[in-house]
Amino acid sequence: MTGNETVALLRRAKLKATDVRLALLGRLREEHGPFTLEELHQKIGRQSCDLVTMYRTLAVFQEARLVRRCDFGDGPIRYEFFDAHGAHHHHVVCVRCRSVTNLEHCSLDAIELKLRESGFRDLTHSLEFFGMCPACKA
Amino acid sequence: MTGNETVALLRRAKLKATDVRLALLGRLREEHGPFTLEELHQKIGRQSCDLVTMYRTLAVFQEARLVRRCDFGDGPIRYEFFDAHGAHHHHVVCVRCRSVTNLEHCSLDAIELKLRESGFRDLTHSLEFFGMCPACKA
DNA sequence: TTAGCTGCAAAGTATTTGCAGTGGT
DNA sequence: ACCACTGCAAATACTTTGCAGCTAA
Repeated sequence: MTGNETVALLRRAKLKATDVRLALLGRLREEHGPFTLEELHQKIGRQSCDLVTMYRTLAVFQEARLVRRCDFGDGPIRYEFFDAHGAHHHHVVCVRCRSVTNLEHCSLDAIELKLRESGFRDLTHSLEFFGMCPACKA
Repeated sequence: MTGNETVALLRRAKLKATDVRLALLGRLREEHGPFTLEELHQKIGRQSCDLVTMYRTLAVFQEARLVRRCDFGDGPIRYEFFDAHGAHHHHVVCVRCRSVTNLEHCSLDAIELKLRESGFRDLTHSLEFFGMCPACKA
């Protein structure tokens, strides 16, 4: 059952399985995103929790590596569910309609390996493509 | 003369060569950055222009492709001079001391080419690496 | 029971907008 | 002289902090 799996994910991260967290993480697991905090707040029902709780919860989720943070540089930060066992991917963002296309196969590990050899540690990276999507260009 | 070259850059972009713009673009050409808007404001002298003018000027510069925008996701946007004839590069940002290491040879053109074949146009990308630099790890 | 979670109010930081006046070309 | 540019004031957008009360484990 999806609900129980969501509870398990939270437990594993040593987080309490509250209504807010179950609703939020459940929604993120169902719909891929990435979504802004505002969009997520709407999706789980504005009355179901305070905006401040959203900020705090998403910060905690990110810390626990349950979500990944995406910054498209257009204002609000976006979040998407982070599957620990899946390969991560990057996005192509249409600058006109803001549609997001996922881009599988990230091959930047080679660069990170080189940086590691130079003494850098705990490396992560952020890569986003911006442009006009086929529909908008037409 | 560097000053005249800066004027020429502005003229070529069909922008008026005002004191503010000469000071700002001149500074960006001298020191690589990237710098936050606040840092740039300090560098050219706080009294030499209003913060609002900084925002507007940098937006115009970006539009004219005189500067490149860098978003490290830590609050303020940063800017660096964009040399139209030079290859662009990416950054490695230390999450502790915020030092920035430049990373030459960007090899993402291949990905952009594939996207172009899928109908995307006017592609740009943003790639930043985050981690602990050798000095901070010690 | 208690440490973690939440709501509400308030503050903080980054950025944008409106409008009137100034200055390059 | 004209239109781009600038300053000042105010507004907006996003996010964080403080504190008191609540709740899952």
